[in-house]
Amino acid sequence: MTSCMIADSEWPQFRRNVLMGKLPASEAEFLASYDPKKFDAPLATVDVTIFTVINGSLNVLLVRRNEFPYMDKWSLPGGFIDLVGDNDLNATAMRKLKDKTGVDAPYLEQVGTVGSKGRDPRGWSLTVLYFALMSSEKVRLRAGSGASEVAWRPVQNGQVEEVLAFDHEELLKKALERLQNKARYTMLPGYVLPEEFTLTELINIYRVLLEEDIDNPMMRRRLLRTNLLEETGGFREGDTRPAKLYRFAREAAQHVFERNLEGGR
Amino acid sequence: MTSCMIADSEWPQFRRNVLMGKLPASEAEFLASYDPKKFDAPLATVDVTIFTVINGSLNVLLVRRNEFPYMDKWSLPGGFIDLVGDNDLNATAMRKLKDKTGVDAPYLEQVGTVGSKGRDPRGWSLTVLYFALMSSEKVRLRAGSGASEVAWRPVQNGQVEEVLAFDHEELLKKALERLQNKARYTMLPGYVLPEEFTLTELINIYRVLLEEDIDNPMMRRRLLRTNLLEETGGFREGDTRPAKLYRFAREAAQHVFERNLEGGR
DNA sequence: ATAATAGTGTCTTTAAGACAATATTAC
DNA sequence: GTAATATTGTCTTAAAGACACTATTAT
Repeated sequence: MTSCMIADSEWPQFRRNVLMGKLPASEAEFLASYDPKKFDAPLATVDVTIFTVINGSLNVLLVRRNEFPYMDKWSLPGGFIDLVGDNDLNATAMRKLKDKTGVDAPYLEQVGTVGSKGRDPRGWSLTVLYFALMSSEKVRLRAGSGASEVAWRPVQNGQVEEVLAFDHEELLKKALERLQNKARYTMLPGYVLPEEFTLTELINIYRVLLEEDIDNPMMRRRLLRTNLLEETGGFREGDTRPAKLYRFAREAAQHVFERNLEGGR
Repeated sequence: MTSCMIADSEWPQFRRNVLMGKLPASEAEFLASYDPKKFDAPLATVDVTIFTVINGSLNVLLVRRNEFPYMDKWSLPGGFIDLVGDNDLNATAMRKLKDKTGVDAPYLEQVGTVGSKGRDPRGWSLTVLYFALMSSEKVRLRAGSGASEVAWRPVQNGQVEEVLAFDHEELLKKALERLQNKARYTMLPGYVLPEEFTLTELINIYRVLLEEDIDNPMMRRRLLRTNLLEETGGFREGDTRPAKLYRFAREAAQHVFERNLEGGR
């Protein structure tokens, strides 16, 4: 038992200490002699799938890499954690987001983490995937570091036209799947709209995301029943009957409907 | 622009190469000279919250650490990714699970990733959190590497009695929250039962998890309507009327009810 | 027969879904 | 007025929830 107590992969630093006869006696001593860089740690990155709707179709923010590997290929914005500047993972995600768009997103959520031996040619790597929702209105795209170009690209059937670096096509699918699932029982889709919007605009986002027709009266009642939409007092004027403008109450993103939209499932 | 193209934190290895005048010309050349260990990468671990029900109460598997830091403290089973042996994150989670219990779990799901500067005294660290569900029946607990003791511990109000290492109390809460949420619209709770079970046993798990009374007739219909429970033909005999035994169909874990249990929300 | 648990029947309520009808604007 | 979109009304359906009732076993 004792001989296999420390597995090879588990604590290289500890093992090294043991082999050198330097078994630390206290936690303080252990930490003082501990060097995190000697660990066999995977590469760790954060990637952000930023969605918006432009002219009634779903778009995602892509950047063109200007570094190896996958130089000149398009990818989701993302990169390494800044061990000095980033206090936690969310900070990394928000930094990446702001770096490319110049603004904060009204909604940001962690999707999950993908890690494997083969997903990055440099070695074992994992990436913590986020998705963000924002209106494309005030955004001024900036290439920032690591990218030569930034652009919104339309998403169709869970894909963009471009071939993406790494496993980012898979990541995009995962993020979209999460968003589509949540569209069935939350108000998240609204966060791709500017702060003020009409009910029809909001319902149209659901139509785009779920790729199915949605009954306007039903959806209107479903949304209003939550009491998380407040009238701004303003109207959207057009060639036809003006529509009331609404905004979300603060807790709207947390709301969970008791019943899912059934739709085409 | 060019001067701030490569942020300090982003590509130390690349920066080093640039400073040394070794700008690689091709991806192959770049990869050949690439040394992942020179990266400033966070510590990366995988932790698994393994739930079961023993004598009608929710239990979680804990291990007592026999290594620094937090030596002798209880914690969730987990540890470093084996860059050689583990092909992906799920493999690490399954390995940790099997290492302590000797069996595979009928259900394993990634909850999310927590990472920050301060959660580990050794430095910036992130952990990918999983939760697993299993029957405690056939399990033979084994301390395995890194632990001096392994034991099931009852969970009450989202807590165990023991003080846990690192931020594992928080991780336990996160995993439990996910499980409780899913109990409202999935059949996952059943995966803490042995392969064959009665409907009343299954409903009782929901009661334990959701900490509220659940109408037996309602729940029975809700479960049976899915057609994902098949009768085994056997009966559980007791002092009273025998109960039919059921097992899950293969896809039962994926099933999502259109409507949530409302309960005490 | 009684106790105890397994299992069925029935009624109410709520929200989704379908679709008809009305309201308000520009022209 | 018409066209177009916003908004309201009404009916159906399905499942949750509540609770009364029946069924089957051991004693």
